Amino acid sequence: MTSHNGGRSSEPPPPQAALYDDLVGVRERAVMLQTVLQGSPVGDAGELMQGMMTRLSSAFSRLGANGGGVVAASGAGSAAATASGAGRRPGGRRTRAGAAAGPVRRSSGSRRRSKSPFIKTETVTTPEDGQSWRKYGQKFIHKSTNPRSYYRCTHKHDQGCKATKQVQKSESNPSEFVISYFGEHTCKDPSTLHLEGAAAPPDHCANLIDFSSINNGTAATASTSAFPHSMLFPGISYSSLPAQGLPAFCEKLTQAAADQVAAEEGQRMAATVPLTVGSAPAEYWPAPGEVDAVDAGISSFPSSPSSLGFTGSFGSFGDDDLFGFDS
DNA sequence: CCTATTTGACCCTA
DNA sequence: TAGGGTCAAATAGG
Repeated sequence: MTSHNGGRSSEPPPPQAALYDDLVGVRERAVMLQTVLQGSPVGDAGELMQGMMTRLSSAFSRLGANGGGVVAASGAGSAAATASGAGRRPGGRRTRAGAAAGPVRRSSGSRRRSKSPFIKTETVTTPEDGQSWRKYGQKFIHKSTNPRSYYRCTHKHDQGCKATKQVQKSESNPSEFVISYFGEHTCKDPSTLHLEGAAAPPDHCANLIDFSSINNGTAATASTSAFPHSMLFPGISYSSLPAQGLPAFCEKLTQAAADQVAAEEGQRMAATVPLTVGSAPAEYWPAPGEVDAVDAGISSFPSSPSSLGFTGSFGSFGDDDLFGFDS
């Protein structure tokens, strides 16, 4: 892949970006501290760190475009699990073509990650998370005994998905992995959500509720097995959507989310849940004026029902901006 | 042949 | 300039 970033940016970073960078720094130190505290006899340390991380994630979400995104809770999956290089035998090349005769400089292309928004960091026992990742690099980080592996979404090139993650073995507990997620999945991965009997969702739709099967007179059944816990709202019947219409559905979804937050007793769900509804019959599309009434934070609507649909995501479930949406 | 991984080079940011 | 993130050639394996 050839980069065409046009070199480093000469414009000063906006204040929000600076704030974001500061938060990134805080988060990184918190992660290190979390690692240090692992195995500590101080029982509250873990909870304190968890609280810190959650608040940090919330702050990122509040930053909107710079920090908003989706949090996917970990689950069983089939992602590559070669955080320390296990698996294939070393394959690497000898020398880069042209390196011996002189470095082949690409025209000021940026090789550095273009600051994908931080999503979250979690410590798990397995690097697998059910998503489709492809490893693109591994490095030993300064003073770290374990290498850090870099993964990008498998659909980066075919769908332009910018999601990446970094996996590193815990310093204090080698049986655990510290995973940092950057960028939200914008790809349509069948493992994310599939609808039985439904037409294929739009390419740029990550989590889709497809109404096409409703049009055909068959019930839409959403497989939510791959959904993380934070994205499931008990009591929501997806198959009842046609009877409710979208505004009613959004209200119900909002209420269900509120109930879930209440059930978790103030635990800040640093998650932002992207919601995309596509292919809905025209009669179920809310009029622009209905957006506020729904109050589910739908951030954008299509010009016509035939286009993708409206998209939005639940922002941080904090004190003041409950269910605020960001695009 | 195709896809995934390895790994040194490249290059940006602090 | 050091550290770290990404690229892409080389390679392994299905």
